[in-house]
Amino acid sequence: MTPREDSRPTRTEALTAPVEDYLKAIYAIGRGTGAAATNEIAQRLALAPASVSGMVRRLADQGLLAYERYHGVKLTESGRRAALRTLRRHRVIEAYLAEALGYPWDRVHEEAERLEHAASDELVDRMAATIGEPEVDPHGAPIPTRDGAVDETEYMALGQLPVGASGTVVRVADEDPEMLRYLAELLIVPGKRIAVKSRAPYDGPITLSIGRQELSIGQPLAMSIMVAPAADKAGKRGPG
Amino acid sequence: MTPREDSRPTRTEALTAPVEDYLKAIYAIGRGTGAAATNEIAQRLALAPASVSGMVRRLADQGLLAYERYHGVKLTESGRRAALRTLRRHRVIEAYLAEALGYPWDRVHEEAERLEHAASDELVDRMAATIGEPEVDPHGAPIPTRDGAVDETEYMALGQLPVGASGTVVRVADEDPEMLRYLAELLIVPGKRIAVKSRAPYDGPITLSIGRQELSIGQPLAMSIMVAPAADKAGKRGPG
DNA sequence: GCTTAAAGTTAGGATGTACTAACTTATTTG
DNA sequence: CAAATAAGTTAGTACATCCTAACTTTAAGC
Repeated sequence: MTPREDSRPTRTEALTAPVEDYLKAIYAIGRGTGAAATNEIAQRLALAPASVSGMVRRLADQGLLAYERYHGVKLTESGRRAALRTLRRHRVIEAYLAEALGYPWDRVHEEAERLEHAASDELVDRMAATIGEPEVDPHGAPIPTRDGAVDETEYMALGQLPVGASGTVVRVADEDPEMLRYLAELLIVPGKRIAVKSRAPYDGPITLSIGRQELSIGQPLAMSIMVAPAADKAGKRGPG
Repeated sequence: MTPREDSRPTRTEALTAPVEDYLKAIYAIGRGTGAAATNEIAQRLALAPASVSGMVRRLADQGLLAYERYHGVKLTESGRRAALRTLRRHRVIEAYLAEALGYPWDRVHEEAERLEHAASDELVDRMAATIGEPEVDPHGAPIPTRDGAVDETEYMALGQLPVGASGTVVRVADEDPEMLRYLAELLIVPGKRIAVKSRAPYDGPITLSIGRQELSIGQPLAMSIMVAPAADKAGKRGPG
């Protein structure tokens, strides 16, 4: 082992790609505050739980997370900062690929998954500046600032919106290219106003209105679409 | 040169970053044809020779290079292709960083060293297209095409140019940021016309004229500057 | 509160890449 | 051509990350 005798707050000595992936996963599971279970981490990273046990101990030794055997894991302040640094890289890169290089939104995620571990902070900052300091990535996920501040508002899934309610799409799940292509086809993208017209029972299809169109989607897909519910009730609809 | 004999992907399982670095180094040493010695590879990659022996055997097993114990190493066709793929990535990325993101030319190399292992071919192609399919990187190094064709012309070092001769700077060494900043200050950049006015003996300073200016530089620096000699009065090069 | 299922851990091993130390082969030179 | 030197290799080790199999702890249901 190479214990860190130095008590200084970890002089950012470039984490490895797997470590950054663990931290991102733990952050995503606990959204900054909660704890993450070994099995959840394993599932999210497609690893065996035993591998997670081992890695989690090493990360705890490095001060990146608090760990008690059999009781899951929680990011320390330093781990949280590292996670947000990676998240910022990922999302700025996604936004840049889409904006500056014409990448289709269903493929930015995969490319960013690799680049986020290789790009320097300077590169990421230049990318962000070049496209006008975006606040969200192409799927609507908020981009942490350089100082590690990030909007952690929890939105409601479209699948949870009651019949008659309406809202604005703020974010969609970013990992499944096929799904993203389908959503784009339906014009379900961040910023769009959506109203729930009806729901079939037993998690059946949900009928929506978007602009002047009506369409219906399944419950699983509806759970991948996050919306900001409108304050008023249904009935109002603006142009577009 | 190097006609594509086979355009099928032959999708080799994505090489690791160290493997790509070995192939690049071996290519650079042998410039495609020659053989590379274990110690040279080790020095270039800042590794112990023993580590190179081990890796080189594995690369030979993978068919990336031809290896005979105690007699150095040579890229196979497949290894050469892989090396040029990495080189293309590296140089396109350098050109893109400089052109599209305003990176200063002394820092593109380091950033590209990491990104070259993470960027997909598609990303690299998009970058190249966006900046107009450049043929050289910011230091003048030729960019291999998608099919693995590359200009392998060997130029002469400015330090070898006889007094009275002149030429055009085609390329400078790309690894040392401080040196690059100094060269930029002196306006010694690709495309510039330079004439050798005089040389002090014992590898002493070389006096040059660039445009209307005269200046002198040391022999080591002059060896890092590659020039295309002008066809005029140039005599024959000396021995060596 | 006991039994069992779920969750989590340890043990032991594989792979890729690096190291140092000790040895072998190749090359140079007197 | 033999001794000295340079170059290269093997042996043994380390470390990060992953795995499977077997074990332990916690949580859940009666």
